Amino acid sequence: MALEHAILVSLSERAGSGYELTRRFEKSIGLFWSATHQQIYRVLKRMEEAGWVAVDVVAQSGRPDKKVYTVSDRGRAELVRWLAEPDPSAGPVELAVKIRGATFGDPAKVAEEIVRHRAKHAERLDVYRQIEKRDFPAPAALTGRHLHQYLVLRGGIRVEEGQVEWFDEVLTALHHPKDAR
Amino acid sequence: MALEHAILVSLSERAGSGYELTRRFEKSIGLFWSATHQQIYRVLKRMEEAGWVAVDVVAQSGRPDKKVYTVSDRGRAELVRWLAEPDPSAGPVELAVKIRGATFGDPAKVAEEIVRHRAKHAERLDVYRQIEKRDFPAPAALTGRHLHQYLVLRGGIRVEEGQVEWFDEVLTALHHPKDAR
DNA sequence: TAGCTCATGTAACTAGTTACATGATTTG
DNA sequence: CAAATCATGTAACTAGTTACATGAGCTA
Repeated sequence: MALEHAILVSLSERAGSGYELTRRFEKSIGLFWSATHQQIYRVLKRMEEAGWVAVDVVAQSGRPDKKVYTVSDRGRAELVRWLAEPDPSAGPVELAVKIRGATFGDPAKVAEEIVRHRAKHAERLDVYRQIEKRDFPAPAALTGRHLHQYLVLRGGIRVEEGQVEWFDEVLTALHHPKDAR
Repeated sequence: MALEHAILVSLSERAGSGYELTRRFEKSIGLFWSATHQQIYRVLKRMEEAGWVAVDVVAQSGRPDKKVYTVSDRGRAELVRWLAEPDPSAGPVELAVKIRGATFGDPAKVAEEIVRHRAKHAERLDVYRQIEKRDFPAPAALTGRHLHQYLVLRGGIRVEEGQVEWFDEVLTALHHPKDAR
C-alpha cells in the first residue's frame, strides 16, 4: 500500500487540501494512478492521526472551509524511510512514485531499488523469450487458439522490454547527475 | 471485475480444480495476473452458484478429494457475452484475457474492442508527448526534482508506446487470419 | 525428520468503489 | 436556469490479502 506515500510526495511538492489532491490524482499523478476523493479523505485522516501531516483549516468566503495539509517532520521522516526501503512487491507505479519523490530522500537508494527491479524484469523477459522460441518457432503460421496465446505472450514481452528500457533510462540519468560534475 | 472471466477462459482451455487453477495463475496467466487460492476458491463457489461451472468430485487415494470444474452452457454463453461487450475501463490485463479467450467467442468483436482501446492509448500518448515537448524541451540539462518528474513522464510514454505497438501487432494478426485465405 | 506438494477451506482484515448527502458560487 | 466547480463527508459494498487450520504422501 503506497497511496499514503504518493500523497506524501504530492504534499511535499506542494501543500493542499483533499479536494486539490483529488484533482492532482486525476491529472499528473493519476495518469497512471487513480484514487477517489473518498479514498483520499480517509487516508488523509489516517495520516493526520499518525502525525505524518498537519492540518490548517482555512476559512473561505462563500464556500466551505478548506483543510490544507502540510507534511510534518514525522511525515518527512517516513517518506525518507519508505524511499530507502527495498520493496520486492513494488510495481511500476510504486517505483514511479519513488522516482518522483527521490528529491525528498536519498536518490542513490532509489537507484539501488531500481537496479533490483530491473534485474527481476530482465529475468522475466528472458523467460518469456525462451517460451516464445520454444512454443512458437513459426509465429507467421499460427491460427486460432495458438495465435491468441502467442499474442498475449507478445504483450508480456513488450511490457517487460519497455520496463527494462525505462529502468535503464532512469539509472543512466540518476547515475550521471549534472550537478555532480 | 474479471477474475471470473479469466477463470472461464482457463477452464475452457482445460477443466481443473481450484488448486490447479491457482498453479496456472502463478504461471502462464499469472505472469501478469495474480490470485491467491482463497480468492479462487471463493470465486469458483460463486460461479458454481451462478451455474457457470459444473463440479465433478474426484476421489483420490491418499490425498483429499479433488473438485474438478468444467464450464457449463451458461458459462460458455456468459464468456461469449463478456468477450463481445465493450468495456472502457478495461486495462491491458483484461484485454489480454479477452485476446486469449477470443477462440471461445467472436474474435472480430474482440478486435473491435482492441481498436477502441488503441485509440484511447494513442490519444494519451499524444498528451504525454505534448507535455514532454512543452515542459522538458532540454532534458539533458535537467537536475533534481525536475529530472525526476521528467523520468516518470518518460515511463508513461514508454508504457503507452508499448501498448499501442502491441495493439497494432494484435490487430494485424486478427485481421489477416491465415485460415481465411 | 523436516520441508514440500497436493487439496480445501474459514476468519479477519485492508483497500478501494459506488451511492448518497449538503450547499454556496460561478459559468454558459 | 442548468450545470459545473469548490469542498467535505458517511455508509454500504466488493475485491483482494494475510493468517490460520487440517492432513496425507513424498523427497532430501
